[in-house]
Amino acid sequence: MPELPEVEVVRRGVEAHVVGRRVDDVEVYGARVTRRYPPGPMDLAARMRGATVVDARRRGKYLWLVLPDDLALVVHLGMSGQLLVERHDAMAESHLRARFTFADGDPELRFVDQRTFGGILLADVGPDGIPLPIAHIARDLLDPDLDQPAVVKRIHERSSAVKRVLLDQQVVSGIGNIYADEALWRAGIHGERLASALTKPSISRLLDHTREVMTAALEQGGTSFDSLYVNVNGASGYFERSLEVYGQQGRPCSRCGTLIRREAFMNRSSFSCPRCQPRPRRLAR
DNA sequence: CTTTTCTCCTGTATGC
DNA sequence: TGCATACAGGAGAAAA
Repeated sequence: MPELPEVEVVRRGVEAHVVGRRVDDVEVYGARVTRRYPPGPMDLAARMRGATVVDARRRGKYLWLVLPDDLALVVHLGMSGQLLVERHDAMAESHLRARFTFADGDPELRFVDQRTFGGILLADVGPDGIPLPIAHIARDLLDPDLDQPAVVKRIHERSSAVKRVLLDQQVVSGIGNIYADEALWRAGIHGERLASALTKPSISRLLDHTREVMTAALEQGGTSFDSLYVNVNGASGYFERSLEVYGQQGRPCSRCGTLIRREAFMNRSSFSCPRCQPRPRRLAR
């Protein structure tokens, strides 16, 4: 599942293969992929024709292509979205949702999404450089302008499970289920501990661990695109072998040997070490 | 206002 | 073998 490191790998691929090129046409397949863009696919295509891609940017799990006139094509990969750079005559994927062709010919850019939890939309960019529809998304842990003490304070003020807060993109963005579990294991904190019951230094260390695990994943995922394929399989690809807890139930913890457990949380799964990350006595949900 | 639950989607794995 | 069910989970709407 694409979280910050995977989306950053995609952004770099788009930056390398698409920035500086002029859009020739856009074809959208099905209505769902543009559901967050009420004017619809015809309008989106019309506004993009002839526009030169100026930049490829990212915040959290969102990425966007900067277009002239303070316009941006915002892309979210959702659960299963991919941006692929391919020859025009390459066979259409069964879940091809949008195709962007360029005035200089091959390659083209495709948005492919099996479950269509992801989507694309056009939006104006605000004075801060962020597309208006995602202005509510908080800075992520790789953002040099992130005010970490302020984030620590916000987390400390929340009366909810700390993992739930980590996953809240309006507090700090880019963290999904995989890296939340990995970071909590590194920090030795059970995700159901009450955020407000943690000390501020321990919350700050947890954020440091999160940043470190994402950086490590990015370094491994960053090697996997070199041709025309913009990889979004970081979670199931190179970094998978480095996962300490996510999906590792029944295997020994690399620190203490206790078997990793799997628990239900927020209608999902959480993975942790029973010894390194003891459950709190009073549950925070 | 804050916090939690529900919903969207489809390929894959599992159970009877 | 076949059918039903569970599961993966990001994000926003809706509910509490």
